[in-house]
Amino acid sequence: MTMKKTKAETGFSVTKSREGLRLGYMETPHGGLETPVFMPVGTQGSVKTFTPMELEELGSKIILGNTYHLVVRPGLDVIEKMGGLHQFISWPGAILTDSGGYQVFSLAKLRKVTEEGAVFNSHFDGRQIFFTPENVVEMQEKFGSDIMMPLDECPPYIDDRSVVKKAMERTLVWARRSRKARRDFRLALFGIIQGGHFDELRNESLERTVEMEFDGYALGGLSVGEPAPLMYEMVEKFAPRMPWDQPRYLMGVGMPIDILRAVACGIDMFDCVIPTRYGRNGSAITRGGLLVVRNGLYSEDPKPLDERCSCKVCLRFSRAYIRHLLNAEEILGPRLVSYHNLHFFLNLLADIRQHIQAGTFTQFHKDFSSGYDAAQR
RNA sequence: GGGGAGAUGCCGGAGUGGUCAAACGGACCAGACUGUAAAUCUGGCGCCUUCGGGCUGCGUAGGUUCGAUCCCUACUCUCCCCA
Repeated sequence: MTMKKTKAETGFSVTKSREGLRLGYMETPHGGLETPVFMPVGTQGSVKTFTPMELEELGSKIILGNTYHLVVRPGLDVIEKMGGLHQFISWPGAILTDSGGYQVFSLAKLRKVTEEGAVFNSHFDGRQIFFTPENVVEMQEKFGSDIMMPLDECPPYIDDRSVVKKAMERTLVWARRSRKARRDFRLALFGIIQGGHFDELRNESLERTVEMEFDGYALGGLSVGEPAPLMYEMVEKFAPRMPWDQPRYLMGVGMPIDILRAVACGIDMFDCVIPTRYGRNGSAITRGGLLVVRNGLYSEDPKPLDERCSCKVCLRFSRAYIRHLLNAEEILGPRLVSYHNLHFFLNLLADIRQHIQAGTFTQFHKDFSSGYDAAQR
Protein backbone atom coordinates (compact mmCIF):
# COMPACT_ATOMS: atom_id res chain seq x y z
CA MET A 1 0.00 0.00 0.00
CA THR A 2 1.37 3.36 -0.98
CA MET A 3 0.89 6.40 1.13
CA LYS A 4 -1.00 9.17 -0.58
CA LYS A 5 1.23 12.14 -1.07
CA THR A 6 0.12 15.19 0.80
CA LYS A 7 3.20 17.31 0.88
CA ALA A 8 5.83 18.65 -1.43
CA GLU A 9 9.30 17.26 -1.60
CA THR A 10 10.50 20.74 -0.86
CA GLY A 11 12.39 20.42 2.35
CA PHE A 12 12.55 22.85 5.21
CA SER A 13 14.47 22.65 8.41
CA VAL A 14 14.67 25.13 11.24
CA THR A 15 16.95 25.56 14.15
CA LYS A 16 16.31 27.65 17.17
CA SER A 17 18.88 30.26 18.05
CA ARG A 18 20.10 31.13 21.53
CA GLU A 19 17.63 33.98 21.51
CA GLY A 20 14.82 31.63 20.52
CA LEU A 21 14.76 32.87 16.93
CA ARG A 22 14.36 30.88 13.77
CA LEU A 23 17.09 30.12 11.32
CA GLY A 24 15.90 27.98 8.45
CA TYR A 25 17.03 26.28 5.33
CA MET A 26 14.65 25.60 2.49
CA GLU A 27 15.30 23.35 -0.45
CA THR A 28 13.50 23.89 -3.70
CA PRO A 29 13.84 22.33 -7.15
CA HIS A 30 15.80 25.46 -8.01
CA GLY A 31 18.24 25.56 -5.18
CA GLY A 32 18.33 26.04 -1.47
CA LEU A 33 18.00 29.18 0.52
CA GLU A 34 18.43 30.38 4.04
CA THR A 35 15.68 32.03 5.99
CA PRO A 36 14.72 34.63 7.04
CA VAL A 37 14.65 35.61 3.41
CA PHE A 38 13.54 38.55 1.33
CA MET A 39 11.99 37.78 -2.04
CA PRO A 40 12.12 40.54 -4.65
CA VAL A 41 8.85 40.97 -6.48
CA GLY A 42 8.86 40.27 -10.19
CA THR A 43 5.19 40.47 -10.96
CA GLN A 44 5.26 40.18 -14.72
CA GLY A 45 8.31 37.98 -14.92
CA SER A 46 10.76 40.76 -14.19
CA VAL A 47 11.99 42.37 -11.03
CA LYS A 48 11.55 45.85 -12.41
CA THR A 49 14.81 47.31 -13.76
CA PHE A 50 16.87 44.22 -12.83
CA THR A 51 18.47 41.63 -15.00
CA PRO A 52 18.66 38.11 -13.56
CA MET A 53 22.42 38.56 -13.56
CA GLU A 54 22.10 41.52 -11.24
CA LEU A 55 19.77 39.59 -8.96
CA GLU A 56 22.32 36.80 -8.72
CA GLU A 57 25.05 39.32 -8.06
CA LEU A 58 22.99 40.69 -5.17
CA GLY A 59 22.57 37.20 -3.76
CA SER A 60 18.89 36.79 -4.38
CA LYS A 61 17.87 33.13 -4.27
CA ILE A 62 14.16 33.45 -4.81
CA ILE A 63 11.87 35.92 -6.53
CA LEU A 64 8.14 36.32 -6.94
CA GLY A 65 5.94 36.11 -9.97
CA ASN A 66 2.23 36.75 -10.24
CA THR A 67 -0.23 34.32 -11.74
CA TYR A 68 -2.84 36.90 -12.63
CA HIS A 69 -0.41 39.21 -14.39
CA LEU A 70 1.41 36.45 -16.24
CA VAL A 71 -1.82 34.88 -17.42
CA VAL A 72 -3.09 38.23 -18.65
CA ARG A 73 0.18 38.69 -20.48
CA PRO A 74 1.94 36.86 -22.09
CA GLY A 75 -0.52 34.07 -21.28
CA LEU A 76 -0.17 30.58 -19.95
CA ASP A 77 0.42 29.01 -23.36
CA VAL A 78 3.44 31.13 -24.14
CA ILE A 79 5.07 30.35 -20.82
CA GLU A 80 4.33 26.67 -21.15
CA LYS A 81 5.67 26.52 -24.68
CA MET A 82 8.78 28.40 -23.62
CA GLY A 83 9.56 25.68 -21.15
CA GLY A 84 8.09 27.07 -17.97
CA LEU A 85 8.54 30.31 -16.09
CA HIS A 86 12.16 29.80 -15.02
CA GLN A 87 13.32 29.15 -18.53
CA PHE A 88 11.12 31.86 -20.02
CA ILE A 89 12.55 34.59 -17.82
CA SER A 90 15.96 32.98 -17.58
CA TRP A 91 16.01 32.81 -13.82
CA PRO A 92 17.84 29.83 -12.38
CA GLY A 93 16.81 30.40 -8.77
CA ALA A 94 13.56 29.64 -7.04
CA ILE A 95 10.25 31.27 -7.86
CA LEU A 96 7.24 31.77 -5.67
CA THR A 97 4.12 32.76 -7.52
CA ASP A 98 1.27 34.61 -5.98
CA SER A 99 -2.13 33.43 -7.05
CA GLY A 100 -4.00 36.55 -8.00
CA GLY A 101 -5.49 36.72 -4.53
CA TYR A 102 -3.88 40.11 -4.03
CA GLN A 103 -5.49 41.32 -7.24
CA VAL A 104 -8.83 40.47 -5.66
CA PHE A 105 -7.90 43.36 -3.39
CA SER A 106 -5.90 45.68 -5.65
CA LEU A 107 -8.12 45.29 -8.71
CA ALA A 108 -11.34 45.22 -6.72
CA LYS A 109 -13.11 47.34 -9.31
CA LEU A 110 -12.33 44.90 -12.09
CA ARG A 111 -13.37 41.65 -10.51
CA LYS A 112 -16.26 39.77 -9.09
CA VAL A 113 -15.83 37.10 -6.47
CA THR A 114 -18.21 34.17 -6.27
CA GLU A 115 -18.09 30.92 -4.39
CA GLU A 116 -16.67 29.33 -7.51
CA GLY A 117 -13.78 31.75 -7.93
CA ALA A 118 -12.88 35.24 -9.12
CA VAL A 119 -13.74 36.71 -12.50
CA PHE A 120 -11.51 39.53 -13.65
CA ASN A 121 -12.02 41.95 -16.46
CA SER A 122 -8.41 42.07 -17.48
CA HIS A 123 -6.90 45.49 -16.79
CA PHE A 124 -4.98 45.01 -20.02
CA ASP A 125 -7.62 44.31 -22.65
CA GLY A 126 -10.87 43.96 -20.74
CA ARG A 127 -11.18 40.29 -21.57
CA GLN A 128 -12.80 38.15 -18.90
CA ILE A 129 -10.54 35.77 -17.07
CA PHE A 130 -11.88 33.25 -14.63
CA PHE A 131 -9.76 32.13 -11.73
CA THR A 132 -10.74 29.18 -9.61
CA PRO A 133 -8.73 27.55 -6.85
CA GLU A 134 -8.26 24.58 -9.14
CA ASN A 135 -7.12 26.35 -12.28
CA VAL A 136 -4.84 28.67 -10.31
CA VAL A 137 -2.95 25.65 -8.97
CA GLU A 138 -2.89 24.15 -12.42
CA MET A 139 -1.49 27.35 -13.92
CA GLN A 140 1.24 27.57 -11.30
CA GLU A 141 2.16 23.95 -11.89
CA LYS A 142 2.49 24.78 -15.57
CA PHE A 143 4.71 27.72 -14.66
CA GLY A 144 6.75 25.31 -12.60
CA SER A 145 6.66 27.60 -9.56
CA ASP A 146 8.74 26.25 -6.72
CA ILE A 147 6.23 27.64 -4.27
CA MET A 148 2.60 28.09 -5.24
CA MET A 149 0.11 30.24 -3.40
CA PRO A 150 -3.54 29.24 -3.45
CA LEU A 151 -6.25 31.60 -4.62
CA ASP A 152 -7.47 33.53 -1.61
CA GLU A 153 -9.75 36.43 -0.97
CA CYS A 154 -7.70 39.30 0.36
CA PRO A 155 -10.13 41.78 1.89
CA PRO A 156 -9.23 45.43 2.36
CA TYR A 157 -8.66 46.91 5.82
CA ILE A 158 -12.18 47.25 7.03
CA ASP A 159 -13.98 47.24 10.35
CA ASP A 160 -16.91 45.23 9.11
CA ARG A 161 -16.30 41.90 10.73
CA SER A 162 -18.84 40.06 8.58
CA VAL A 163 -17.04 41.05 5.37
CA VAL A 164 -13.73 39.84 6.73
CA LYS A 165 -15.31 36.67 8.08
CA LYS A 166 -16.80 35.87 4.74
CA ALA A 167 -13.49 36.37 2.96
CA MET A 168 -11.77 34.24 5.57
CA GLU A 169 -14.25 31.41 5.17
CA ARG A 170 -14.16 31.55 1.42
CA THR A 171 -10.37 31.42 1.59
CA LEU A 172 -10.66 28.24 3.68
CA VAL A 173 -12.99 26.60 1.18
CA TRP A 174 -10.70 27.60 -1.65
CA ALA A 175 -7.68 26.34 0.28
CA ARG A 176 -9.20 22.89 0.54
CA ARG A 177 -10.02 22.88 -3.16
CA SER A 178 -6.52 24.09 -4.04
CA ARG A 179 -4.96 21.35 -2.03
CA LYS A 180 -7.04 18.77 -3.81
CA ALA A 181 -6.18 20.18 -7.20
CA ARG A 182 -2.44 19.80 -7.00
CA ARG A 183 -0.75 17.19 -9.15
CA ASP A 184 2.93 18.06 -9.07
CA PHE A 185 4.30 17.29 -5.64
CA ARG A 186 7.77 18.54 -6.40
CA LEU A 187 6.30 22.00 -5.98
CA ALA A 188 5.29 23.44 -2.64
CA LEU A 189 1.86 24.81 -1.91
CA PHE A 190 1.35 27.17 1.00
CA GLY A 191 -1.80 27.93 2.95
CA ILE A 192 -2.87 31.55 3.47
CA ILE A 193 -4.28 32.75 6.76
CA GLN A 194 -6.82 35.55 6.57
CA GLY A 195 -9.04 37.17 9.19
CA GLY A 196 -8.10 40.84 9.04
CA HIS A 197 -7.48 42.36 12.44
CA PHE A 198 -10.02 40.19 14.24
CA ASP A 199 -8.36 37.80 16.67
CA GLU A 200 -11.05 35.11 16.58
CA LEU A 201 -11.13 35.15 12.79
CA ARG A 202 -7.36 34.99 12.49
CA ASN A 203 -7.29 32.21 14.99
CA GLU A 204 -9.94 30.17 13.27
CA SER A 205 -8.31 30.72 9.90
CA LEU A 206 -4.95 29.65 11.27
CA GLU A 207 -6.21 26.49 12.93
CA ARG A 208 -8.32 25.32 10.06
CA THR A 209 -5.67 26.11 7.44
CA VAL A 210 -3.01 24.27 9.39
CA GLU A 211 -5.29 21.25 9.69
CA MET A 212 -5.23 20.99 5.92
CA GLU A 213 -1.48 20.40 5.99
CA PHE A 214 0.23 22.72 3.57
CA ASP A 215 3.95 22.98 2.92
CA GLY A 216 4.16 26.34 4.56
CA TYR A 217 1.86 29.06 5.84
CA ALA A 218 1.39 32.68 5.04
CA LEU A 219 -0.18 35.56 6.88
CA GLY A 220 -2.19 37.35 4.23
CA GLY A 221 -4.44 40.35 4.27
CA LEU A 222 -1.94 42.54 6.11
CA SER A 223 -0.26 45.73 4.89
CA VAL A 224 -3.44 46.54 3.03
CA GLY A 225 -3.92 49.97 4.59
CA GLU A 226 -4.28 49.18 8.28
CA PRO A 227 -2.30 51.20 10.84
CA ALA A 228 1.15 49.75 11.42
CA PRO A 229 0.54 48.95 15.11
CA LEU A 230 -2.41 46.79 14.11
CA MET A 231 -0.29 44.85 11.68
CA TYR A 232 2.39 44.38 14.35
CA GLU A 233 -0.23 43.18 16.76
CA MET A 234 -1.47 40.54 14.35
CA VAL A 235 2.04 39.34 13.55
CA GLU A 236 3.00 39.26 17.22
CA LYS A 237 -0.06 37.23 18.10
CA PHE A 238 -0.22 34.82 15.22
CA ALA A 239 3.28 34.23 13.86
CA PRO A 240 4.24 32.26 16.98
CA ARG A 241 1.21 30.03 16.55
CA MET A 242 2.15 28.96 13.06
CA PRO A 243 3.72 25.49 12.85
CA TRP A 244 7.29 25.59 14.06
CA ASP A 245 8.75 23.19 11.54
CA GLN A 246 7.36 24.84 8.43
CA PRO A 247 8.07 28.10 6.61
CA ARG A 248 6.19 31.16 7.79
CA TYR A 249 5.58 33.81 5.22
CA LEU A 250 4.32 37.34 5.88
CA MET A 251 2.89 38.44 2.56
CA GLY A 252 3.68 41.89 1.21
CA VAL A 253 5.75 43.16 4.12
CA GLY A 254 7.46 45.52 4.23
CA MET A 255 9.63 48.33 5.43
CA PRO A 256 12.93 47.39 7.09
CA ILE A 257 11.61 47.92 10.60
CA ASP A 258 8.48 45.92 9.78
CA ILE A 259 10.69 43.06 8.69
CA LEU A 260 12.82 43.25 11.82
CA ARG A 261 9.79 43.17 14.06
CA ALA A 262 8.31 40.27 12.14
CA VAL A 263 11.54 38.31 12.32
CA ALA A 264 11.51 38.84 16.06
CA CYS A 265 8.05 37.26 16.02
CA GLY A 266 9.26 34.26 14.05
CA ILE A 267 8.51 35.06 10.41
CA ASP A 268 10.80 33.49 7.80
CA MET A 269 9.79 34.90 4.43
CA PHE A 270 9.06 38.37 3.13
CA ASP A 271 8.28 40.00 -0.15
CA CYS A 272 7.58 43.62 -0.91
CA VAL A 273 7.52 46.02 -3.83
CA ILE A 274 9.06 48.78 -1.73
CA PRO A 275 12.66 48.48 -2.89
CA THR A 276 11.76 48.57 -6.56
CA ARG A 277 8.76 50.87 -6.48
CA TYR A 278 10.40 53.38 -4.17
CA GLY A 279 13.48 53.14 -6.32
CA ARG A 280 11.55 54.05 -9.42
CA ASN A 281 9.78 56.84 -7.59
CA GLY A 282 13.00 58.39 -6.35
CA SER A 283 13.26 57.29 -2.71
CA ALA A 284 16.21 55.44 -1.30
CA ILE A 285 15.90 53.22 1.74
CA THR A 286 18.88 53.86 4.00
CA ARG A 287 20.09 53.11 7.49
CA GLY A 288 18.86 56.56 8.43
CA GLY A 289 15.39 56.03 7.03
CA LEU A 290 13.83 57.17 3.82
CA LEU A 291 15.90 59.49 1.65
CA VAL A 292 13.94 61.15 -1.11
CA VAL A 293 16.88 61.72 -3.47
CA ARG A 294 14.51 63.40 -5.85
CA ASN A 295 14.35 66.38 -3.49
CA GLY A 296 16.17 69.60 -4.29
CA LEU A 297 18.08 69.29 -1.06
CA TYR A 298 20.42 66.80 -2.73
CA SER A 299 21.11 68.66 -5.93
CA GLU A 300 24.70 69.32 -4.92
CA ASP A 301 25.23 66.54 -2.43
CA PRO A 302 28.38 64.54 -3.16
CA LYS A 303 27.54 61.82 -0.64
CA PRO A 304 26.28 58.37 -1.68
CA LEU A 305 22.64 57.43 -1.14
CA ASP A 306 23.57 55.71 2.09
CA GLU A 307 26.89 56.51 3.71
CA ARG A 308 26.93 53.14 5.42
CA CYS A 309 26.20 51.14 2.30
CA SER A 310 28.74 49.25 0.27
CA CYS A 311 26.64 48.47 -2.79
CA LYS A 312 28.02 49.21 -6.23
CA VAL A 313 25.83 52.28 -6.56
CA CYS A 314 26.87 53.77 -3.25
CA LEU A 315 30.53 53.10 -3.92
CA ARG A 316 30.39 55.03 -7.11
CA PHE A 317 27.61 57.59 -7.48
CA SER A 318 26.64 60.78 -5.68
CA ARG A 319 23.18 61.82 -4.59
CA ALA A 320 23.59 64.86 -6.83
CA TYR A 321 24.15 62.74 -9.91
CA ILE A 322 21.34 60.33 -9.10
CA ARG A 323 18.99 63.21 -8.44
CA HIS A 324 19.95 64.70 -11.76
CA LEU A 325 19.20 61.41 -13.51
CA LEU A 326 15.81 61.14 -11.83
CA ASN A 327 15.07 64.75 -12.63
CA ALA A 328 16.06 64.40 -16.24
CA GLU A 329 14.01 61.21 -16.45
CA GLU A 330 17.03 59.23 -17.44
CA ILE A 331 16.22 55.55 -17.08
CA LEU A 332 19.46 55.02 -15.19
CA GLY A 333 18.08 57.00 -12.23
CA PRO A 334 15.33 54.54 -11.28
CA ARG A 335 17.72 51.70 -11.98
CA LEU A 336 20.41 52.98 -9.63
CA VAL A 337 18.04 53.71 -6.76
CA SER A 338 16.28 50.36 -7.21
CA TYR A 339 19.64 48.61 -7.19
CA HIS A 340 20.65 50.27 -3.97
CA ASN A 341 17.28 49.58 -2.37
CA LEU A 342 17.25 45.93 -3.27
CA HIS A 343 20.81 45.56 -2.10
CA PHE A 344 19.74 47.20 1.13
CA PHE A 345 16.92 44.70 1.68
CA LEU A 346 18.89 41.62 0.73
CA ASN A 347 21.79 42.79 2.82
CA LEU A 348 19.51 43.53 5.75
CA LEU A 349 18.23 39.97 5.65
CA ALA A 350 21.77 38.62 5.41
CA ASP A 351 22.67 40.68 8.48
CA ILE A 352 19.58 39.41 10.24
CA ARG A 353 20.52 35.79 9.59
CA GLN A 354 24.05 36.40 10.73
CA HIS A 355 22.96 38.05 13.94
CA ILE A 356 20.43 35.34 14.68
CA GLN A 357 23.19 32.80 14.27
CA ALA A 358 25.51 34.77 16.48
CA GLY A 359 22.82 35.31 19.08
CA THR A 360 23.01 39.07 18.67
CA PHE A 361 19.78 39.75 16.83
CA THR A 362 18.04 41.53 19.67
CA GLN A 363 20.87 44.01 19.96
CA PHE A 364 21.05 44.42 16.20
CA HIS A 365 17.31 45.06 16.07
CA LYS A 366 17.63 47.67 18.78
CA ASP A 367 20.59 49.41 17.17
CA PHE A 368 18.95 49.42 13.79
CA SER A 369 15.72 50.87 15.10
CA SER A 370 17.42 53.64 17.01
CA GLY A 371 19.47 54.67 13.98
CA TYR A 372 16.49 54.54 11.71
CA ASP A 373 14.25 57.58 11.63
CA ALA A 374 11.07 56.35 13.22
CA ALA A 375 9.07 58.98 11.41
CA GLN A 376 10.21 57.38 8.19
CA ARG A 377 9.17 53.97 9.43
C1' G B 1 10.51 105.16 -45.19
C1' G B 2 5.39 102.53 -45.62
C1' G B 3 2.05 98.66 -43.80
C1' G B 4 0.74 94.83 -40.31
C1' A B 5 0.94 91.78 -35.73
C1' G B 6 2.10 91.51 -30.77
C1' A B 7 3.89 92.44 -25.50
C1' U B 8 0.14 87.87 -19.75
C1' G B 9 2.99 84.74 -13.72
C1' C B 10 9.96 81.01 -13.88
C1' C B 11 8.86 79.40 -19.32
C1' G B 12 5.19 78.29 -23.20
C1' G B 13 0.30 79.78 -23.76
C1' A B 14 -5.42 80.80 -22.98
C1' G B 15 -8.39 84.87 -21.75
C1' U B 16 -10.97 90.06 -24.72
C1' G B 17 -15.45 94.87 -19.66
C1' G B 18 -17.22 92.28 -13.80
C1' U B 19 -17.86 85.16 -11.99
C1' C B 20 -9.41 86.50 -12.99
C1' A B 21 -4.39 85.77 -8.66
C1' A B 22 -5.66 84.70 -14.23
C1' A B 23 -7.52 78.04 -18.04
C1' C B 24 -4.04 74.34 -19.85
C1' G B 25 1.09 72.54 -20.39
C1' G B 26 6.08 72.53 -18.79
C1' A B 27 9.73 73.61 -15.12
C1' C B 28 10.27 73.85 -9.97
C1' C B 29 8.94 72.38 -4.64
C1' A B 30 6.88 68.84 -1.35
C1' G B 31 4.06 64.42 0.03
C1' A B 32 2.30 59.42 -0.76
C1' C B 33 3.77 54.44 -2.12
C1' U B 34 4.04 47.51 1.95
C1' G B 35 1.47 39.35 -1.82
C1' U B 36 3.03 46.05 -8.33
C1' A B 37 -3.14 48.39 -13.41
C1' A B 38 2.39 52.66 -10.22
C1' A B 39 9.49 55.00 -14.38
C1' U B 40 2.91 56.23 -10.77
C1' C B 41 -0.38 59.30 -8.01
C1' U B 42 -1.57 63.74 -4.91
C1' G B 43 -0.76 68.64 -3.34
C1' G B 44 1.79 73.46 -3.74
C1' C B 45 3.68 77.00 -7.05
C1' G B 46 2.77 86.58 -6.65
C1' C B 47 3.15 88.48 -1.30
C1' C B 48 0.94 88.34 3.67
C1' U B 49 -2.56 85.67 6.82
C1' U B 50 -5.22 84.63 13.42
C1' C B 51 -6.89 80.52 6.94
C1' G B 52 -12.31 84.30 7.41
C1' G B 53 -9.49 86.99 4.29
C1' G B 54 -6.05 91.13 3.00
C1' C B 55 -2.58 93.31 -0.53
C1' U B 56 0.01 93.83 -5.21
C1' G B 57 -0.75 92.32 -10.33
C1' C B 58 -1.27 90.89 -17.15
C1' G B 59 5.31 96.08 -21.26
C1' U B 60 5.40 101.77 -19.32
C1' A B 61 2.51 106.27 -18.43
C1' G B 62 -2.08 108.39 -18.75
C1' G B 63 -7.43 108.13 -19.91
C1' U B 64 -12.75 106.11 -20.51
C1' U B 65 -15.95 103.30 -17.05
C1' C B 66 -19.47 102.02 -11.05
C1' G B 67 -15.66 98.40 -12.64
C1' A B 68 -10.07 97.28 -17.21
C1' U B 69 -5.63 91.70 -18.53
C1' C B 70 -9.70 92.98 -21.87
C1' C B 71 -11.67 99.79 -24.63
C1' C B 72 -8.85 104.72 -25.98
C1' U B 73 -4.07 107.78 -26.32
C1' A B 74 1.13 108.22 -26.10
C1' C B 75 5.63 105.91 -25.36
C1' U B 76 9.15 101.62 -25.21
C1' C B 77 10.35 97.05 -27.17
C1' U B 78 9.69 92.51 -30.40
C1' C B 79 8.32 90.03 -34.89
C1' C B 80 6.51 89.90 -40.12
C1' C B 81 5.69 92.07 -45.09
C1' C B 82 6.70 96.00 -48.78
C1' A B 83 10.40 99.82 -50.39
